[in-house]
Amino acid sequence: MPELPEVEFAARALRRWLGGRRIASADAPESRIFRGSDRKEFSRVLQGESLDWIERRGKYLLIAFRGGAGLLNHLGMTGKWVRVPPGAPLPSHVRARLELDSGEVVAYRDTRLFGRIAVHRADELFSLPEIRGLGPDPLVDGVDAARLHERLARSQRPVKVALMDQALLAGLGNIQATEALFLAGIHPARPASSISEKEAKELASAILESLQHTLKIQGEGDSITYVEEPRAENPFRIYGRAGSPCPRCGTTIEKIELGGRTSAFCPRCQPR
DNA sequence: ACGGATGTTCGCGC
DNA sequence: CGCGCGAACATCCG
Repeated sequence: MPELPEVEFAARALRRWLGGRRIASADAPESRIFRGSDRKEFSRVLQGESLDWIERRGKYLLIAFRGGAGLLNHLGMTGKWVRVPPGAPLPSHVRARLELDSGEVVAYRDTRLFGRIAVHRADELFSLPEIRGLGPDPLVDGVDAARLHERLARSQRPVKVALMDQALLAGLGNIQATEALFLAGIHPARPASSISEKEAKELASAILESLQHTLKIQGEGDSITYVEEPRAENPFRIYGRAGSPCPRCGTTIEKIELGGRTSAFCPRCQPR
């Protein structure tokens, strides 16, 4: 699920859920999400801990505890933090859980196991190669149009593939890149190097607009608390809407595959 | 019923 | 080095 907006919501939810609470116990079954780390260490260092701070950089969560331990967490494709009331049954595919002094359980679910949790020292989280390798975070650093243009100019890849490069800009995935290109009126298959300075400027605004739009529509309610949510309808403008009319001009939305991912675009609003 | 697609990332080979 | 592809995995849809 998670691109920048979902990860931002996970950060906010975890701040609320863990803030001012003590972790009575932590545990996790053996699973791939601890690759490069140790699930037993996870349980050991979190026992009795309380939250110090949580930050998001791109699609990564950095979680620091007062005792000095830290977690680096990536939600992969299907990772999600959920809160389970005291006594309520745990959902399926829980890969790590924190039992709070209140009896609530804060759990990390991840059906496809593409996510990751790694234990580090809190004071080294920002120095990890995963974080140092990220480009600017649109919400934290803003999107500098000139810098974006310069980076795009160096790449022969389709502009949509370049936008999903986390070293170029941190946090965009298939949905946000698709939506931003639509808003900017740029065809996703255009070579990144063909984007003009003016287009880069429009793209920079479109990226922020798309992220903020998504944050706004997904921000209502406490939907991250675990409940069986009814399948919501597609809230995006053109992502996943191939075959439907363009919301702006009515032309039928098309799709193409770029970098192994499906991209929807309006052939009229986003000409080659 | 089964093949194909799914919001991500990494590593390999050219 | 830049780029493309397949793999890691489970579920859902047509």
